[in-house]
Amino acid sequence: MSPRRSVADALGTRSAILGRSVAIASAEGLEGLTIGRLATELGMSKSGVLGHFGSKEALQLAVLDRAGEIFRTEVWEPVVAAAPGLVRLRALCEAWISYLERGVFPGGCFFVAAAHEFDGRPGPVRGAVEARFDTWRARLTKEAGRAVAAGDLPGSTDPDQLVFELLGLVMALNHAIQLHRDPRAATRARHAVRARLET
Amino acid sequence: MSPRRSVADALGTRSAILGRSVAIASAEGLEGLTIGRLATELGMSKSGVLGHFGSKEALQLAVLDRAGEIFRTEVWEPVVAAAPGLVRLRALCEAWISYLERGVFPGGCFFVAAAHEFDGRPGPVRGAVEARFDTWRARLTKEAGRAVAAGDLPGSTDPDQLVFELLGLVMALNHAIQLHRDPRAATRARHAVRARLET
DNA sequence: CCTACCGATCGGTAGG
DNA sequence: CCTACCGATCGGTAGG
Repeated sequence: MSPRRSVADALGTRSAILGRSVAIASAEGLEGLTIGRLATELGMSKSGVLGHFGSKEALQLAVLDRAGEIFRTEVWEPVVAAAPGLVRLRALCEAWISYLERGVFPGGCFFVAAAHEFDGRPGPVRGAVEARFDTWRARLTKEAGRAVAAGDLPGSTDPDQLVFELLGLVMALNHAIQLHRDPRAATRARHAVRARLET
Repeated sequence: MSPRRSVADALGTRSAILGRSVAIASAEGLEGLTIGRLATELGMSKSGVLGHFGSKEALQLAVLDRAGEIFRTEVWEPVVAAAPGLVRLRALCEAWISYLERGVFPGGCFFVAAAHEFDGRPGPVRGAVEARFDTWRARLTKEAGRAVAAGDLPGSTDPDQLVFELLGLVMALNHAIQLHRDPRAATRARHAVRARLET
């Protein structure tokens, strides 16, 4: 029972801070996430919270990383076993829709929300959000390209165009769930994805 | 030169406040719009600003109304002359895309941004945003239904499904412009709309 | 429309 | 990890 906290304790505290932060930021945004509120909800002092990150911006970047791990676990990992190309592209879309339908983040897609919050504010947070979208789009585009090369999608298909349209469908789904609480939206999204990806 | 401000003066001041408010809120959100900043930029006192609306929430609702007038002028009015049905639906989509391409609001679509900012915060502002989307979708759905009835779209077309997909394309465009500054996005959106609305 | 003010909260720091 | 504190800013009010 040393009065000093161990490295493991410190990592546990840091992880607990990030867990609460993701929940708060999902519902109220990365700016609505305040040090004081975090400290109160975690039973800590403000300086105790801030000491793990150094600044609010560094906390926001760490929260984006944590949210990215969750996205990877929920949407990417379940799909790596699927065959590259059209099969995997369809599986990715289904995992993506399911992630929104199940409400993995209570405020909807964490990154779509962050993109809207920060697209007009230059800085590291905006850059990190944009980089995550670039990475995600590149993964989808790669699978679309493989599907075209394999003859599973028409040879005239532009992978970038296709991914643009798929992203739109998912954004429409996110919007319908979060603003309108429309229970038919997931069915609509699946229907549209199926139509767009049929051979 | 009466020391008392006339009703016309007061309305002019109110209009000036709303003009600045729309510009600020478009870039930084309806919460980023603060009374103090507004007062500084307009060379007024905070209480002078607040006196026109009574509360920040009432100001936010008035700003949504003003933004709605701009949307109507830019997207709806240019199109009322078009023939009802498929012709008008296509014209609406083109006006909608053009509104984003021209950057009518510097922060992209005012209502998509407001939807993301308020979808997790119950209250009158959230309600006003949702009502605006309901109205806009109803207009699009009506034209889609007319197009189906006239035989200009396949009889199997579900107008609600179609409008869901069109909204997604516009949201993907908004996202590509605001986050990625992608100059090809408007072309992609037009291409997808054309493909979806061809007979 | 103004000045002057309220309590609350913000991110962050000093010092331990 | 804490207490105690900083200057700035928030929405809003009193009183004129």
